[in-house]
Amino acid sequence: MMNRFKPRLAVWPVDPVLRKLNSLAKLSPDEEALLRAAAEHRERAAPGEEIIGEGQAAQRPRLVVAGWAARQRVLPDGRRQIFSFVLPGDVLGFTARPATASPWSVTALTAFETLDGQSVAEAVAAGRAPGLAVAVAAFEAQGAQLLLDQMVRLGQLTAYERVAHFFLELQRRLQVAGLGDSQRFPLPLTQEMLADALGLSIVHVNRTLQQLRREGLIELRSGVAILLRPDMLSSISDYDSVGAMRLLDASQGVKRPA
Amino acid sequence: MMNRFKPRLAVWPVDPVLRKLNSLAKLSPDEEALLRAAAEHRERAAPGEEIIGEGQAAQRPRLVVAGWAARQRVLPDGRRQIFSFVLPGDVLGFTARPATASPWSVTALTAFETLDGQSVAEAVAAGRAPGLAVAVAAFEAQGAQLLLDQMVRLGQLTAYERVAHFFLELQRRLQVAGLGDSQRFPLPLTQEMLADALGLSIVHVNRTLQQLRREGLIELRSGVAILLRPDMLSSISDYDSVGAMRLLDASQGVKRPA
DNA sequence: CGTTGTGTTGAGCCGAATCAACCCCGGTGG
DNA sequence: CCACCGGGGTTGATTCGGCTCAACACAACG
Repeated sequence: MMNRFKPRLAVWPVDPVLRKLNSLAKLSPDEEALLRAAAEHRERAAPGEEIIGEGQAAQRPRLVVAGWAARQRVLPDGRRQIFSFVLPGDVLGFTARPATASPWSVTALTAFETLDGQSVAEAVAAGRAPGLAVAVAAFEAQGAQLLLDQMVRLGQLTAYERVAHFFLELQRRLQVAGLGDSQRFPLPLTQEMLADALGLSIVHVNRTLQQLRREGLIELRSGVAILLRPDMLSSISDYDSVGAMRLLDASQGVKRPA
Repeated sequence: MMNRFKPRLAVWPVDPVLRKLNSLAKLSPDEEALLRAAAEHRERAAPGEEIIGEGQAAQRPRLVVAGWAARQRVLPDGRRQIFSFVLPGDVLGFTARPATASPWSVTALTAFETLDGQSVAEAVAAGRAPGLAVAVAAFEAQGAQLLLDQMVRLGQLTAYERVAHFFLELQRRLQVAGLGDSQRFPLPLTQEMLADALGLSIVHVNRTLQQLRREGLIELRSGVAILLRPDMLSSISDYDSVGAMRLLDASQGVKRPA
């Protein structure tokens, strides 16, 4: 509400990260400044570029400021499972152990942009940024929850329910990062990517989306998704009853009353 | 090799934990003694009993010494997804943050027995048990890998592949804990539990098992599974090519050369 | 003994995959 | 300017993996 109408200074690039982390724990002015300072070293990746390889040791920590990426695994015969999407506002490589091998590869799906998070990670490790430490820990916990939700989608939900559930999750995650509102959000995914995430064929994703549109529940136009009836989607997929929803809403709870 | 032939004193109850953790990092005699000392306070749970509730705060740390449990989530309409199985040798509740809510419930599937891990956890936290600290961390990493494998099973593998892949995983996990050998292992699961874990109907699990038996790949008798052709199962499910296999084998690698 | 839980089997159906076109659109280059 | 792509989306026809429903066998147990 406050600054959506005034993208004045071309907006700070760190904005999504700032919003996201602030929704997880109150950050001090110092901590916010620390994040803003990170805006120095940018790094870009092109669509299809592998940002972190599977089995590779932990990378330098990063703050995602623009673009989407996928955490995924590709089978020898070409099938691929996308475990989760990396969105603006997310952080990468902040979990301590530097020696551990990544259990998945992270691949850019669109033009992708990150900031160096080294200084931030050091401040957190040194105990100089307690708010950030809490936020990062909460972020990790939320990520774990989202993975379990994804598992429930794959194992128990029908195609129709899966898409509904997934769209609600995206809407909420993106809104927290300051992208999109309670109904509308950017969706730069092809149907193939959706298929690989939801464990469905491209054709069937297409037909399921059509059904949702036909029924007036969603609208898709040029990279933007609109949830016309979030309530319906929610009841279709039982979204509010289980899983990471609680965390995402708790996040908003922290943010809103301010 | 050393003590398998001499289950002399009715075997230490901590044995599975000892083996499992030792496979992840070399434990010092002190550390092993610490684990053995934990054998004091036992705790039992009956089948169906909920050991940790979803959303509940972290529990007292425990060492699992006997029985199976499931990490799961139940949907409002009764569908349930089992994320993973808790086996003897596993540890529960060792991850630091005491305030975090559990993202799943843990429910005993069989008679289930744990030891109090409080003293162990404290020693680890205080830095007095570096070997254990490494082992526990590795255990967590492996658990995360197993979750991703499960996700790939649900999202990409056929029923036939899922069962083959899953059986191989169980065989390896149990062997590390000293239960079963390279072909044979205890399998106290009903077909319903298998179905809920693998995202299949009971009937179809039944038929898939029959197919595997008919083809001479497995044998199931009174709570014991026998993998007659592990090699075939492996090629069916592409098991060795991806995922937690590497970790499980690495584990055995650490243990064997000793 | 009935009862209950687990496994097994058959029949039929349906959700989703596959195969195969075809359209549209934004390049790109002649 | 147009012809030619290639990627993404859409559609129909068909197949098939897996589900549902329903019955039955069997063992464990009170």
